[in-house]
Amino acid sequence: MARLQPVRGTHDLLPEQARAFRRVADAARGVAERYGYHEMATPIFEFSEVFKRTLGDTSDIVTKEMYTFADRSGAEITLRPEGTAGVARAVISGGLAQHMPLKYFYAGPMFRYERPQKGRLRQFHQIGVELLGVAEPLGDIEAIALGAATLDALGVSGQVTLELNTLGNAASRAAYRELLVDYFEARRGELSRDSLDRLARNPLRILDSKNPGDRAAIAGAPTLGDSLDAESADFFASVRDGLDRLGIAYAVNPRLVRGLDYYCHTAFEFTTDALGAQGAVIAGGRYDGLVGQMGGPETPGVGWAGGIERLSMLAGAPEPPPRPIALIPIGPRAEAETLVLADRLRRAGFAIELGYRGNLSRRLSRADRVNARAAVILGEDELARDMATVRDLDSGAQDEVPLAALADRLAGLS
RNA sequence: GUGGCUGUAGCUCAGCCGGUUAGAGCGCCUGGUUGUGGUCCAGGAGGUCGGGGGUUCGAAUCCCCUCAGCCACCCCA
Repeated sequence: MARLQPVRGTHDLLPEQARAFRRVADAARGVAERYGYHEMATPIFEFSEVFKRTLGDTSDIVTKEMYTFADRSGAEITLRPEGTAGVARAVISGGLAQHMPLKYFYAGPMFRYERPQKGRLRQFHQIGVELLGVAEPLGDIEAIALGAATLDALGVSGQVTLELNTLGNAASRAAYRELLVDYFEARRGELSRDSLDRLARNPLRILDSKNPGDRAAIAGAPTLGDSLDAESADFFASVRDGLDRLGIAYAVNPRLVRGLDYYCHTAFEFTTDALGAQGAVIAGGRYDGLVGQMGGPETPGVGWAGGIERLSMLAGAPEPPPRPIALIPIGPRAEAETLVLADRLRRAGFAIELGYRGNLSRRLSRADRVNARAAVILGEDELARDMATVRDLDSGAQDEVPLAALADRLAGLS
């Protein structure tokens, strides 16, 4: 046990948790398809360049969280830390941009070298959607509505609130960034070490700081809203209007920001306070500059990603698996018959458990443990008459049924 | 990456200021029932006390290192 442990921050998905994950992914996929988003998958590793270019050289993910290695050809490879970069790369390398708008759903593992915590792992799983080629606010509204509908489908809406903000267009952002840097430069002495670092790399992030000392300085900082030009303000108003029409509640949070240059206009997060410090369960925004920055055609985009672990923690226990029927032979001749009968019933759609070994008592006990709905007992006596004993494991009642009628009888069990 | 808490059987935990063969409940296995489960009764298996080193006559218990989990920061899903 000393050495045989999983790599830090990774977990085995045992059946119950696998089921919980599948429920989240299935629910999200189902909702996404009703919105016209179809599943696609990109490789879980890419050339490191793909992530460096999309995430930026200064982002935390690129500077300290990527799982990067050289493969046998010497190529620098990175396990994907998020999903959007791979999709954007696929759009470019596959020439998909000719078929705009593109609407994709994806689900799968992501990798980040972080310090593990509840709801934060080194291998974790995300669902996500990307809408490419739609520059209108309608795209933002649809993406957010899709997120809200996904949370509804999982029954967790009550535990989650939507926070919304705008970063404005490129001109507005650049103007604001300048104001902000001037403001904080004048107050360097009041800022925490972390925030001084952010001032150099990613000044908008300071607004997000939880450091109490920073808060005072932040309180007096210029707000992005004041720097928005008419186009940016109109865009945001349209998004909010759409959400209002859909009855999707939100709180505008002026401190909700994104660090990278290609993000613009809408930024949003569905957050919960039920998961400790890991509050975001779905987060996304508009990234009009991303595909262009990667070397593709200028392509507007909006999307979000949701954490499957986090969502499944909120959603609680998954549906139990379907209850099987236990087939229990008595004696070697019956054993051989049972093999064939099991195969026939399985092909007919029944979930069948075989006891594998032991006497009747032992096999019934095992049937009970796997939560079997009924046991079909095949003894020499019954077989001689082409009959089987069907025992209802809930009521304990049992009777003999002709083999020919067995499937119908089992289908009749609730 | 920084700081704090924790680590005893498959699971949940007890084991006081170091003292002889490390315990409980649940679970698991066997038998009571060579053709009847879930209840009950009896019995049993299972632990290098996360790992390594040190202090000591003696360490699950004290010290150091290390690994892992949890919490906060950071970051985000």
